[in-house]
Amino acid sequence: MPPTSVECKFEGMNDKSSNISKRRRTARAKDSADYVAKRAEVLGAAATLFKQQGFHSTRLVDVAREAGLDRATIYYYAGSKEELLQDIVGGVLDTAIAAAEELRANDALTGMQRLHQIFVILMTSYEENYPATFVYIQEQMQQVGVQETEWAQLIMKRTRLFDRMLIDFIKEGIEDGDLRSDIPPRLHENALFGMLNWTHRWFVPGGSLTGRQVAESFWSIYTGGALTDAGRAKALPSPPVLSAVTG
Amino acid sequence: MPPTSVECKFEGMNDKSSNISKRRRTARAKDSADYVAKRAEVLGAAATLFKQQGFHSTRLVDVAREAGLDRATIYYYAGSKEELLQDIVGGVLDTAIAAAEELRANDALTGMQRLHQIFVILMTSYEENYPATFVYIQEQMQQVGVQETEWAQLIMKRTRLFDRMLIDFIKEGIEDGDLRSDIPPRLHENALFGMLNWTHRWFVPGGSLTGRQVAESFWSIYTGGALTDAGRAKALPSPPVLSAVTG
DNA sequence: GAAATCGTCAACGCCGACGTTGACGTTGAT
DNA sequence: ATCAACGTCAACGTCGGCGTTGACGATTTC
Repeated sequence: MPPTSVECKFEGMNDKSSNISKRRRTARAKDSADYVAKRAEVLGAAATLFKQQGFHSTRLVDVAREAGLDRATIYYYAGSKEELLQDIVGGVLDTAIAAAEELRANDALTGMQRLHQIFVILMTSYEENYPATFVYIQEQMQQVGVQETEWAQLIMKRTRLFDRMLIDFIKEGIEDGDLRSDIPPRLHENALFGMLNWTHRWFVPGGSLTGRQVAESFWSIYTGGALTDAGRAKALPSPPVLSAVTG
Repeated sequence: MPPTSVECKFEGMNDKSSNISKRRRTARAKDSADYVAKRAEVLGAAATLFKQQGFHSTRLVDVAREAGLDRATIYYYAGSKEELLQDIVGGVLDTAIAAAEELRANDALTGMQRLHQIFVILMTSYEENYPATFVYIQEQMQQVGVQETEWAQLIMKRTRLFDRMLIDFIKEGIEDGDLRSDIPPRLHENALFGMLNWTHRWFVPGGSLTGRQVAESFWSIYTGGALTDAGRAKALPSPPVLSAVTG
């Protein structure tokens, strides 16, 4: 209420409706197919631009143009720029966590199988939910700046939870004797998921490679290495790099 | 000049000095040790915050507080927020390119050796120039948003140049029979340098690992894989993932 | 010891972006 | 035909951050 609205002129006399927030809420309440569809369009436009230009650099007027609307109309579908972001990346984490939890609960799987599964699932989900997930990765939710808000706190907490599950898979792999123990779990994680997350800088769905192909290629590099047999024969016996550090 | 300055009242009568730009320029001209030192402090403060919060989320008033100055004083050392960014990340790329060019010029080296060298050099340089280089990585210079400016264009061009050199090293490795040819050069690059660049999200100098240790660990994973001999024995003979794609 | 210069900062103007208002056609139900 | 709800948008108020001004001690210079 910019002009402070004088608190009310004659009590309840000024419920002339209007007020975009109310109209949005009522529209959202009876979620008609049209409304949800159009809302999804707006979210899609926002996601595309957030991905291209970053959240802070993106102006709502750009989102409006991308969606073929006036900027004011955006507010019929979303309450604020922040809400757009939250709705875009919301659920992304939850899906990932749910997948990891399912894998963890499956007793038939080894740590390596769980790790492989979650790796491929993540990459294909990046592809399917493009560009939403990449916005999540790009916008460093765990960092200061967006932070402060209760929502950001939750995201950070969930991120740490997911992180811990990945580390556990890796530790299993090490304990099973499958993964090298001369490399700390954190480094395993950051190597493997670094490759994966960096895809937000170059991967475009519909290109020459599918998400699954990328994931399997990376996995095969991570597990078996990028060298050929000939290349491996040439290489010196790699020295124990981390002799001084035992994770 | 916000009040358009009336173009000049009585021609040259109003050179009462003042004008922070002029004072900055003269100060910079005679670069005293004090001035450069203090300027470096300001740049350092800015770099720290840009790294923590991102360029757009960082307010100059925060930079001022971090440097123990008033916001206005910033302008005695830098002309704008953009200039801070440019001075922070400027040279980062040039250093990397110079290193790569030197390696390329050295005829005694194989593609693999060049790749290994540049990989380690980059990581140690990330560490030494912390947090400047990480700001460069974080701020997606090649993307729209910061773009438009001539400076951004140059950065993009130089980035592509560097990129091409890396790809060439990798192609050499493949042609020499050292690197697997069933994986396209782009994927080799994105896997290896994805691991590397992702360090901007977690690596902190002075922690339990040096940059060199991280680099060598990642290199050993990239080349030899993360599996133990036992783990490798267990694994099925990995199917040719990219049978349909020959780069 | 006067004058210029240095580093600093309170205060200001300005602009761009956000979120809101209030009203305008349009559509569908009665 | 009427009326309400719907989707839309021109226009506005507000706020926050950037860049500038002009002046004030402190330090150097002559």
